[in-house]
Amino acid sequence: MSTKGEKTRAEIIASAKTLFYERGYAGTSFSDIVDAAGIYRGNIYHYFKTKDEILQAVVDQRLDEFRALLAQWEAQSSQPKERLRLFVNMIAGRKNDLVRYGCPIGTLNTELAKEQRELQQSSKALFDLFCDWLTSQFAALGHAKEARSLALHLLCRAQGISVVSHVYEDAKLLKREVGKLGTWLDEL
Amino acid sequence: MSTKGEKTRAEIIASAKTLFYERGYAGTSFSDIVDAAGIYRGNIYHYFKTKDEILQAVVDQRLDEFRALLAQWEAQSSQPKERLRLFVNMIAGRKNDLVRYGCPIGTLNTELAKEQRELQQSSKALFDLFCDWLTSQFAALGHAKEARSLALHLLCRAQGISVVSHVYEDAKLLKREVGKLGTWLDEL
DNA sequence: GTCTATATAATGATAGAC
DNA sequence: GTCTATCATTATATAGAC
Repeated sequence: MSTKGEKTRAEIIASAKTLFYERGYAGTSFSDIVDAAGIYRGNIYHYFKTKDEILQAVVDQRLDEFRALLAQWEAQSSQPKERLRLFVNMIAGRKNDLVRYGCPIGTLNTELAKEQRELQQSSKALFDLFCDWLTSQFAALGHAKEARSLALHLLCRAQGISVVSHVYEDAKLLKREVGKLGTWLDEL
Repeated sequence: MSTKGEKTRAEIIASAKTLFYERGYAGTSFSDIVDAAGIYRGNIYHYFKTKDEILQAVVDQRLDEFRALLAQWEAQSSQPKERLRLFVNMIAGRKNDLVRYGCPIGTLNTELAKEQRELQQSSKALFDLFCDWLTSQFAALGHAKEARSLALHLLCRAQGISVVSHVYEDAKLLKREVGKLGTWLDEL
């Protein structure tokens, strides 16, 4: 667990994270990862026994990043509606990546849910993270009873925007739909 | 182009269609297809030179099926709002497959849009088919100016429902969200 | 912890006898 | 149009020298 080893490990995870997002999990090979990480072929097995283990490490890192983001939103405002707006605004803020590669959470889960339900279990945690947080915000807004239902509705809307604007590579469509989502939030 | 050859070809397409849907395009190999079709390994190349050609044939067949479905809806009602309701009802009607494998159009496009934009061009036609038809219905409903925007909004909503209920394998969520979509249509 | 060589299985794809 | 054998390539994965 020297400094050098930790750095190599971090580079593998960083490369895999990007590649899984840009090419998909099945579309990314060990060769792709070691090439991107700038390490030697067999070396990757010193850190990860299987491709699944790499995925787990990538998911864990994304979980950490998103937890930090949620903490930042909570620090930014104590108003639940304001916080929900930060979630909606994030979609527009990330429009370039969303339009090019889709939602990193949605596309990963969509791929893994097809025929690898065991593998998908870990990536589903990314959905749960946002779902739980959104549920808390809707509850704080006074919709305790239907908080989870509203959170899932918002996730559906966000995912739908990501899918269609990704398919059509259409940032204008994304912004228009995010606007409608903001209106829905206002009128709640 | 004998009867037997046509039958073999049809079996390849049918097997590939199911496998691409259930396992994804990258997740399906030639071996999988020939095994499912019950033909011999090399034989598939008599009908299709590449995997891409098989995908094209699968997409063409889906296009034919969906065109027939749209024609059926048009025959079923002359009221645009009734027709739009048939679209929304289709989601609930196909909930078992949607919850297990996602939307056959959305998941295919999501996968191919990642790093194979050329390949995705053909599968995008499936989206266009529905988008154009929905646009016509919204126009006939008196929303000529924003017909396309409404059609894309409906597609976003439908895709979002498919993604999230697929990820959570949750048919109840799907039905609840389809209900909300029906309300949106009513209040239009 | 790094690097080279290699094993083994699966991939997409072909050639040619029948 | 059917079937067998096989190719070249790539994949995941390992062993072992350094």
